[in-house]
Amino acid sequence: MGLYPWELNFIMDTYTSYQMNEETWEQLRSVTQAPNAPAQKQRCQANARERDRTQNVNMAFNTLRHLIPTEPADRKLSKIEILRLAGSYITHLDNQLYTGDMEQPCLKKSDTVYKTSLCTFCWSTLKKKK
DNA sequence: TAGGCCATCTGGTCCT
DNA sequence: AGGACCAGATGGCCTA
Repeated sequence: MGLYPWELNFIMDTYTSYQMNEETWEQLRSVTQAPNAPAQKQRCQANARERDRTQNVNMAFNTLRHLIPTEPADRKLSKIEILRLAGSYITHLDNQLYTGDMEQPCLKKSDTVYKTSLCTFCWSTLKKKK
């Protein structure tokens, strides 16, 4: 296994927080030369782009997360929970907009269709009022 | 300790 | 050709 300078730079960019000492860097530099350079360079660049893209997705998730009211407000939500709750919250707001009554709890259809139940967000609002 | 969640790497596909 | 997007694989961390 060998490392090229750009790979070394990449490692330095990514892992500077690990506080590697000079000796460790010298060991890394000593293995710097490997075959198939262009392909490896392209792969490293693609990996970096993918990391950026993933970070962008995470930023979007964070933005969306802050729009969803929870109790407590800073409750940790997984990505799938964020998506599901966001959908529920949109439905909740849509119901309130439709009825025009912000005080009136909205109802959601349950799985069985025949039954209706209190919407999650109305439920938490009612709990807070008690 | 198992299961859930996540970040990262990787290769494939599609688009410009 | 190069970049964006996506899904699968993998390994680490955390919690019940």
